[in-house]
Amino acid sequence: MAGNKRKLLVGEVARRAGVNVQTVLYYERRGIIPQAERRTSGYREFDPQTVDLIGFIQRAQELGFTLTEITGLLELRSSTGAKCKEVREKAVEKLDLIEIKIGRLDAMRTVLRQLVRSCSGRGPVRDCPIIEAIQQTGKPEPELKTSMRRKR
Amino acid sequence: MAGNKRKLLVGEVARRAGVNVQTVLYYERRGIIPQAERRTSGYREFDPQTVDLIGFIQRAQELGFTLTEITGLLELRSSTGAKCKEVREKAVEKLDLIEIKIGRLDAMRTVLRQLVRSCSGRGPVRDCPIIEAIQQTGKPEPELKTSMRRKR
DNA sequence: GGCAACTCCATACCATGGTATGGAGTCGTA
DNA sequence: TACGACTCCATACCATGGTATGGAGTTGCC
Repeated sequence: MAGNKRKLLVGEVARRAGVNVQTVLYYERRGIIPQAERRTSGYREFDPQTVDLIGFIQRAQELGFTLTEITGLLELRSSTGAKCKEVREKAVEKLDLIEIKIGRLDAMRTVLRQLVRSCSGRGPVRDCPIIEAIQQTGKPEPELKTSMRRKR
Repeated sequence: MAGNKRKLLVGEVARRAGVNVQTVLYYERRGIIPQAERRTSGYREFDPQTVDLIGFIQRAQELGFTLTEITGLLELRSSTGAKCKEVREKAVEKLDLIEIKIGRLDAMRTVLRQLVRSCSGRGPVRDCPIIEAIQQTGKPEPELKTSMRRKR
């Protein structure tokens, strides 16, 4: 009833995922999507769920995760059983990251909602302190800060 | 009681914001922070809130906003009165973006929490479908998709 | 069995968001 | 007034995440 979908060539994967061929190859090279099987000719055969994987990658990027971080997120997915402890630790770590991001976005949302409300007709908008509202959400956060900046 | 803080030279701004001097100058050049006043010597004099502004920029970047988008967010802040309608529209637009991001992060969080819970001792982790859980949060979203990718 | 469309791989190039270099001028304090 | 620390500006360079180019081989369909 499931599991026997046909394999896809790189062009088809790219087309379905809405990215271009080179991007798919780039992801494969980076190891962020699994290595495709090969025909004897060398042609790659991806399995169809690669398309969804690429969709996930794109959305995660929009949320400010780097490809390296996304790789980490994806590794959590299939590592099972034995390494349970490690997986758990990694997951907790990612979870913290996500909580922080949500917190900050939520603060932005609050401010923007106020702005929208105050703008909606009655009275002039006074100075709208987006920045001040966001400030308190991000002080002691070396974790996140460094996660996005490389150090050499 | 407030309002008469002294101006800061670029190095001091950089030090306080935890970025380097070139970055501050880069932001000024890009127009993401306001142009500093100048001494007759040419030395820049920033006002102290620039430091907070840079903090905001950094946090917004971690949330996946580009500098261009951040500029847009910041423009909402001080445009008052007359242009109320436009400001409102922009704000609503940004708000939608933020809602989408929150939704997606929330989906990730849910999955990760499950993972953490199931990992915590009892039973083996089965395959953890991060991707599937995230999929539904991002289908018809050309807005977000294009907002992060350039087209030429 | 020929042709368009696709794939291979290597290499080069691109945009964003910085970061470094370096020669020349400025500042403040001893 | 001399010194170190800072600033100026221009220009070059860097990492990430792609994108493009191009010559050579593969596929599938008429």
